[in-house]
Amino acid sequence: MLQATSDAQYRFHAQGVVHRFPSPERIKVRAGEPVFEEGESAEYFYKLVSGCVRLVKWVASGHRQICDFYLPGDLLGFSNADEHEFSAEAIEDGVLMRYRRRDADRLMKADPAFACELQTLTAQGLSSAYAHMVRLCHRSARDRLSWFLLDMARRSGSEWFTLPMSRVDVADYLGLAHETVSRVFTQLKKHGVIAEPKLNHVRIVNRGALEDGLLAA
Amino acid sequence: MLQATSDAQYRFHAQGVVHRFPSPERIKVRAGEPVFEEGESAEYFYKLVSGCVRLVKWVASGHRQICDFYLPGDLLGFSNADEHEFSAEAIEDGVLMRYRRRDADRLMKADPAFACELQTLTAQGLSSAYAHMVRLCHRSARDRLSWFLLDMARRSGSEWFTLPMSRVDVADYLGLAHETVSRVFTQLKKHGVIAEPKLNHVRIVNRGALEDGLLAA
DNA sequence: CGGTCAGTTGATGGAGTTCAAACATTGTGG
DNA sequence: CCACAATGTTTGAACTCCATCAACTGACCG
Repeated sequence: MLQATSDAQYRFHAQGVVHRFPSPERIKVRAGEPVFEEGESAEYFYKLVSGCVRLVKWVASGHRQICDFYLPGDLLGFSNADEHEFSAEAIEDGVLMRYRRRDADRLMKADPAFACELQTLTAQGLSSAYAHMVRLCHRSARDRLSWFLLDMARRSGSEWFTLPMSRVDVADYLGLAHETVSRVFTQLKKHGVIAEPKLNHVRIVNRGALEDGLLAA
Repeated sequence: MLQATSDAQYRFHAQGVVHRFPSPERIKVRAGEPVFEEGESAEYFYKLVSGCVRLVKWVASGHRQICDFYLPGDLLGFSNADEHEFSAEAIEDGVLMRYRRRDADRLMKADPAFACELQTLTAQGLSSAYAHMVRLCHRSARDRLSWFLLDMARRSGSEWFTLPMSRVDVADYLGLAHETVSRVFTQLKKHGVIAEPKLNHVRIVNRGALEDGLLAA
């Protein structure tokens, strides 16, 4: 079965879809290296096995927008355009499985059910993207970070989790300055909303406080 | 052929797709009335014949986010979820064709090529949504309005066009206060970038000035 | 021990929100 | 036809949140 594992991008799990493809390759990436880059031919798509990857768009004036983070199990780079419109960069060392786009095309034509599932998945990604759009508008820095922490907890399936990405990455994802992210972190810790005994090792202490003002997220 | 007519949402034209469906119904809506509402069963989808429709999400604290505007020819309400996740409201009196979702499902299963096209369309919508996300972050009020005006010109196919929506609608679309939108409008008129002889009748005078700083949109 | 890089904290300024009031436009009913 | 209300637009003034600039800390590494 196809399965969406996050509300921030289209993804699916290995079972049921990806394993049907012939001859996937196992790829290693080092932290900071690109998986694919904007403008590159979209010949391949990938499933993340381990590590963490960010989906990046550079904007004029040198600003960087991170459109999504991928965790193990997530699918990335599946595009219908000929070229990738975003870059994907490894945040930590990681491993990916690499599949050929045209194998998916063939399967879609041969197997309508598969095509339907892929369509469903992409449509879910679309409404998730809208959801993130809504979140970035008219929400305070604290609300944005609250949502982010709750989402990371949900994705990792625990109130304890490790953030693989830096404060700067979080900032570029939420549309904030990294100083602001840092400030909100300290504020949340001071108020006993979260704990961070070791850097980037986060525990949600007062979930209710994070959920305040997020009714419509 | 399926065809995307805007970069802000997935759409397609009548020729080639929608006309294949059996027995569409012709629906009239009055200004301000909903076409469908959040939470409603997504039994139908629609093609706008005349008028203008906004796609709306309400957020806590009473704020409203407009995710997209639809113009004649655009498709709306095509969702893979069982329920609509957004509301669609008529801005002006208008006419829509209404189609049954399950007819599309049947066609997708029967005709893989159609499924592929629909998938392509949705994937385009996804990257457009990401693009809008990027636009809403780290861009000044003036840049956002500039982009909006250029997009409206592109969609209407002319440097002269009528805005069917109010300043408030534009503000909720761009993530700004309506006063700010109003201020930027006057600023653009003062500087001779646009002309607005009658309210909401806009002419782009200095396209270059609008395009400045939009390199990465 | 210097050097680099990520994170924190402080001070300052500015773009945009918010509150408020005037103005314009449209529609309604007497 | 006018008076009046309702709605949308413009403009002003004060404030606020966040970006920016800058300095400092701590960790890691040669």
